[in-house]
Amino acid sequence: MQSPQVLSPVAEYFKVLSEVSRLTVLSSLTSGAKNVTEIITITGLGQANVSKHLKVLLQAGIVTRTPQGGNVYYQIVDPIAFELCELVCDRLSIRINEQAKQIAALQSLREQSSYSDRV
Amino acid sequence: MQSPQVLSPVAEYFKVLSEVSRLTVLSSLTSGAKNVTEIITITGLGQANVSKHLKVLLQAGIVTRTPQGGNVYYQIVDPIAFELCELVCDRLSIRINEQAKQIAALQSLREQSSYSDRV
DNA sequence: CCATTATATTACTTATGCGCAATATAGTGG
DNA sequence: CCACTATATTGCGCATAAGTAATATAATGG
Repeated sequence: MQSPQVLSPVAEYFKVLSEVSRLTVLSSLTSGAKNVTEIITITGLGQANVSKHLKVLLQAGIVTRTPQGGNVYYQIVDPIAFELCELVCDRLSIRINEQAKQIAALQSLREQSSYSDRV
Repeated sequence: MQSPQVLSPVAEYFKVLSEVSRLTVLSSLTSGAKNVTEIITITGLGQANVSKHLKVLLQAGIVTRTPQGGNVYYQIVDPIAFELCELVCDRLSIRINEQAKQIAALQSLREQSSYSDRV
């Protein structure tokens, strides 16, 4: 078994990616570097909120911070974050499809039985 | 940008993996199926606590639950969870190595300057 | 059926973190 | 230097979740 010393930073990294707003901020950066005002506009989140999330992403080493004049540009630097999201997305969509199939199968069963009930 | 509707389940999945105790429970299952008592012994966590974490992992579709007599066995069923952990582990170890190099570089610089100070 | 062991659930305390409002700080143009 | 815009920080209320003790439920052996 892995020791908590090893698992703790892993858990921390996942925690960074476990908030919808933070993923939204991250998602707004997929098309390239943006300054804070742009991020606020795109995401519709509050200014202080966005600033906080960017700080967390920065400290996790997922984005870089580049002041340019009065603006500050943020950019995704850690591609693993997106690989992770895509992996999870794929897995979740597969699971949702399987659940949909199962529901469909159940419903066809129910229709069959009600049909036999009628006959 | 991805909509919150898409990002929400992704964030939820990451949240499941964002707790050290839960990762510890998961890690105790890498060597194969275990019952709750075994998991408690291996991890050293409290009984109610382990039970809760297993429920979360079960609902996330990461483990399966198999009652056998009076015992209940849990087993990892979603390999993606470990791929994710390994990805993060790799990335984190790389980053830690880089930081170690930077610190070493800084220290050698400092030693150089103090050397030149002395001369 | 009862005692015992295994597992799950509940109630509670506590800690963590989000979101917001207010405030502080930095940079720019006039 | 001042007003203005952009960004960061702080303090607070609120929700969520972890851990624990106590209790409930399930299965087994006697």
